[in-house]
Amino acid sequence: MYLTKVGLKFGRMLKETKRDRFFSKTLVLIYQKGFKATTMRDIAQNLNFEVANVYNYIDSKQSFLEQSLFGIQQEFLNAMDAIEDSEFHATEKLEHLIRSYVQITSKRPYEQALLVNEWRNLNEPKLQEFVKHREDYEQKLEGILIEGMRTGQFKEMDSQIATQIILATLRWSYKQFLDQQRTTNPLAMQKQLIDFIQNGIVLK
Amino acid sequence: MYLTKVGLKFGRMLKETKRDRFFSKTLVLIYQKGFKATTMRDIAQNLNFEVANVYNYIDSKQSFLEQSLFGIQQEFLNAMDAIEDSEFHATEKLEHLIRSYVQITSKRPYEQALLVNEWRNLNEPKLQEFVKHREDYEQKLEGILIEGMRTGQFKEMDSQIATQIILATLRWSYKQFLDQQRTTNPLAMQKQLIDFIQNGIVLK
DNA sequence: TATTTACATGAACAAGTGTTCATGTAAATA
DNA sequence: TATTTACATGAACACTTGTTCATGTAAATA
Repeated sequence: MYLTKVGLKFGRMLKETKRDRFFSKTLVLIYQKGFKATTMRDIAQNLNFEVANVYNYIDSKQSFLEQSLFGIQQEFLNAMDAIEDSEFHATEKLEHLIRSYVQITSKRPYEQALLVNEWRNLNEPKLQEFVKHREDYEQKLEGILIEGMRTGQFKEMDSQIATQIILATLRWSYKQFLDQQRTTNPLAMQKQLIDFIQNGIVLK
Repeated sequence: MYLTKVGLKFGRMLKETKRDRFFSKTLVLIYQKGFKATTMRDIAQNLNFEVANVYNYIDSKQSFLEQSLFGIQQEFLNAMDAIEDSEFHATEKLEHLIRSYVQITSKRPYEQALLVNEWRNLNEPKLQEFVKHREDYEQKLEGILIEGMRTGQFKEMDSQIATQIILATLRWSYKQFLDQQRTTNPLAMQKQLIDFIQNGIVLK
């Protein structure tokens, strides 16, 4: 059994770091090697213990992937819903969306990397569920763009392509936070992305 | 021995399609399943023959990946060099680069997908070589952006981030050509990407 | 103090992996 | 016609894979 008791005394709560250590170190390892290429033995070695002990933390390799992916995906979905329910104009909605996207990414870059790179390693039926959620998200973004075009805030364009281009630029951003060479300020990153998506690179 | 005789009569040349069939069908399969997840037996089954026969076409699973990746990567590098050697202004250079990028992608979308998704499955020392080439490419693009900023064609921005954002939007484009739902015109795609990168989505 | 909990080990498993080998055949070439 | 070439097979290999089981121990809890 890998489940941690839910009711915890304060003393136990502090010691919970051992569990955290497992998840964070494994997340980094999978990011570096790729999910398929990371073996259970790799994971164990990375934490200086034997393979069998890995199963004291997780049920299976798949379940680790599922937990991580659905966890971070939900975070993005929640942010989207909050924005959708608001009374902002399309321009402001998009701006908020970019901000929340970068915010989440900067806080959990390794999980975001997993989301971008490893989702196809999910097995059915979880894979289908994941894709459905993603399509939900994309559709809502497209809705914002369409609204913006209708109200004359955005130029006329193929809304599907525009959606995908915007997402491509947002999804890339985790790399900036994982690049040890330079520490990127999330706020500066938000500004850059908003300006690029809104106005492009040409000087007027 | 998997090597095909180089000197070919006309009659043989037409039959060369069997070899082509192997490469194109395998490329599609790997795109669909992922490189690591595609076994040699999957490849064989996909072509209705036995595993051992795969080795009449390629030396190893790795060599297939190497051939495919370095082949398409060289295509992009050549296009970049042609543009770099030209006498265009930065704006025109960037425009040409986007056009050539989309052009190559539309012609060979499965190889482009491989380039984007599977390069990390290369083994050393090929991996290092690949990354070096990619960095070359990125640096040349950054050079164009810097030149454009210096000459007042592009706005002042973090050139590294701008480079990565532009590449993120370009790399995404293969999906549009692999999406069976709609047949995308490469010229229309070029136009959309150029407009987005230059001017963003906001109506002025 | 007794017992549950978290963390750990080593051995074994069944299945799957890339690759090799010896061998075969029909068609193209010399 | 003789021979090379392209395409094919089935069995076997050495190794790696995720996972399970029986077992142990030190610390936290009851």
